[in-house]
Amino acid sequence: MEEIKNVKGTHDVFGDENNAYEKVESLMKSIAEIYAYKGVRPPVLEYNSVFVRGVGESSDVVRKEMYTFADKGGRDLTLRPEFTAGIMRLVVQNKLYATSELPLKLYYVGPVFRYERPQLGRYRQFNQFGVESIGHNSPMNDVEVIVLAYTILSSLGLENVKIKINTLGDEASRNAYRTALKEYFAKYIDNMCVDCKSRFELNPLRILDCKVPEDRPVIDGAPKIGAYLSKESKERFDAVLEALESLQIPYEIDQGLVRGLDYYSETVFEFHYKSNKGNDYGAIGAGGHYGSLMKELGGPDLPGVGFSFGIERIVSVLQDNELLNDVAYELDAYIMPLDKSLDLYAQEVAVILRNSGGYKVDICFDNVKLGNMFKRATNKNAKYAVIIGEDEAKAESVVLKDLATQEQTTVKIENLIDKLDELYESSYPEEEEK
RNA sequence: GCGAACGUGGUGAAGUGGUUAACACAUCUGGCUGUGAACCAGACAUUCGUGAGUUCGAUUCUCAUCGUUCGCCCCA
Repeated sequence: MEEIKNVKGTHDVFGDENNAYEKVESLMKSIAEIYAYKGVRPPVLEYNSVFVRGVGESSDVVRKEMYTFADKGGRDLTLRPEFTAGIMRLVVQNKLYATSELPLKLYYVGPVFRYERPQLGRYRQFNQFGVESIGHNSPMNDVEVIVLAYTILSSLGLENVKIKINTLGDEASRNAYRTALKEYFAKYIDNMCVDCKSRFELNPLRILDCKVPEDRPVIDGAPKIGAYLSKESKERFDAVLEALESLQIPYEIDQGLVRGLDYYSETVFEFHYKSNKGNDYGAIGAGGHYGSLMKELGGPDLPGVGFSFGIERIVSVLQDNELLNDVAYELDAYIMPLDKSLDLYAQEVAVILRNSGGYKVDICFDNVKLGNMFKRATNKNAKYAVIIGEDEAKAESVVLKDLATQEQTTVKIENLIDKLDELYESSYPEEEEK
């Protein structure tokens, strides 16, 4: 029989790692909400055209990385390779731009799919968290999403995040720059790598991203975007940089930063981080401003700005830096009935502790030796053991033992929650919320 | 899509063309009939990613395939 296993490039998340994902995602969400962003859940499946028109035909993501297929009704569908295009479709279709004040500020988290060669920190199904600020053209929106992203990374404990930033200018600037680049590269293109040759035809801007060392001298000598920016684009970019400076967000300008999704214009940025162990996960997050994406998808001509994080990469970096060590599941109490006949009583005690006390409680129904139960309690990171023997059951009481101090007392069940609350207060005063 | 390395239990790993595949950790059981350690005894890979070939015989050699990791490309 054929072995059943997971699909290449996918991975299972469970145990402490699942807790790490929960922790990271909930922190991201709560900070986004502090910045007045609201959650959205676009579908995983979209019509293929959403991404072809949204992300752009010349992007590698669309050209060779999408999971596209026909469903049984013959629809051309795609498993989303990113969120922004789908969210823009959601906004256009539901006319959210007309029903609420702009900018529309949305956050999302969920899986995306790209057919790529798996590597460290790179999966075919992975999770992204991100935000979009839509419909309002002030450069302050660009600043806000960068500050938000930076705040999230700092809150996770990542110091020295490197923010690379650039501007692609408005359409006029990019057209002028593209023409200049074509003119410049026309002289050299015959001697450049095959990828550059195709980029030359499709999107000359992307030649700047080329990593082939032989091509570098030519690329380094290419015209820079700065000289081709319109007055408006230049002012806009300066406004962003100025704001970042006064908010003390460190950045470095990288004029080679062009991004691989076609919808970007004006401000673009990436967040880079090397783990303390030296593993380079590349960009752990990236984003930018987009001018005509909504119009491209049939909506009004409104701009937007957003970023997204790769959750897997961030979790990996945090693990490398040992910033996720407090993530283990902890049990408040482990109930140990000493005999099968006491299982029901144990169940009743558990209901009291769980439903009335809100404590995290588990029960041992294996009736193994007491010593083994203690071992299991330790393995489950339980703080207290609740021992139930015949004597206790008769007296409607339990033995409550603090597993750390080894102190134990016999408590009537009507006093159990009060007693546990009291013990908790003295032993774990910092843990108020349960 | 291209180039390279690797693939032995739950985990970390040693090993060899030939009867029982080390060792350690973890787990479970008992010694200890109601208190966690330590110790002692025992259990735990019909099998070395999968398939085919060479061979009297392969976990070990060859090929293919799948997977992981690394570099390129691209990206989060």
